[in-house]
Amino acid sequence: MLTIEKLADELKLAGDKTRLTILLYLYERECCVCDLSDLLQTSQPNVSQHMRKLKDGGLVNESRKGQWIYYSLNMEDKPYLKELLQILPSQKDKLDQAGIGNADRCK
Amino acid sequence: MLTIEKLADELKLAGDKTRLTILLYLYERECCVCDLSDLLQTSQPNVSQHMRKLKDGGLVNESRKGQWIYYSLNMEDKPYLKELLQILPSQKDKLDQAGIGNADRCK
DNA sequence: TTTAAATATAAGCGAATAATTATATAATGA
DNA sequence: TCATTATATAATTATTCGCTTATATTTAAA
Repeated sequence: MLTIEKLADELKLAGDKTRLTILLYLYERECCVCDLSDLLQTSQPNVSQHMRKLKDGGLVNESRKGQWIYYSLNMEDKPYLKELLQILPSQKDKLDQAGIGNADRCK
Repeated sequence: MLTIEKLADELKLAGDKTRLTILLYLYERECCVCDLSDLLQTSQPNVSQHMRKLKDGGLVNESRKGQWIYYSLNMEDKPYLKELLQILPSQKDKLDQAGIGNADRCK
């Protein structure tokens, strides 16, 4: 069962411009840290630290693929997350334009 | 149109345990400040300052009725808000038990 | 077995935040 | 008019937060 406190914690995670943007990107497709720091034009440690918070809060999953760690949305038991992200403008074009998802992009 | 920044700001407002609880109470019925400070067991200034933030962020409306100022949810253009509050356990019993909404309760 | 690339972690700093305490404002009623 | 009630505002404090810089860890490639 979802408590007020738990939902408040999750909303606090989503209630930051950088993290909400990350979640919106992940809503399109999984991304590695360097994808996100490119897209957000911010430093790698900044992204890494946001990802740790999102992971600790259960909002994302991670999976290592070689040197890269790919993050994806964890919408399990979080139906509201999809509702929120659907409201916002799609970032698909931006991801395509940056070539996110192309093999060998970060090499 | 809703921007990422605007939604992040609204989620930040909802991402606090005290304020999310207030929103959940208001989802049942409108409340005055003294109702809320009773329910939350916190000080009147604490509630007042949270209400100002919620009002500034456009999440609640206020209407004066004599000495009292009643706050209500503003769900206009915020479909996600109802979705979020529906997830949480209803506070109806607690409001009934405290007599919130009864005439003359605060006199 | 070095070197390089991707990511994580740690330390530090300034800004934002939630709550408390004290005081001011506004409306009601005697 | 004066006291009371409801609410708002201001000042203060302790904590949290987001970001930067520097360094460590891990994996792959030369």
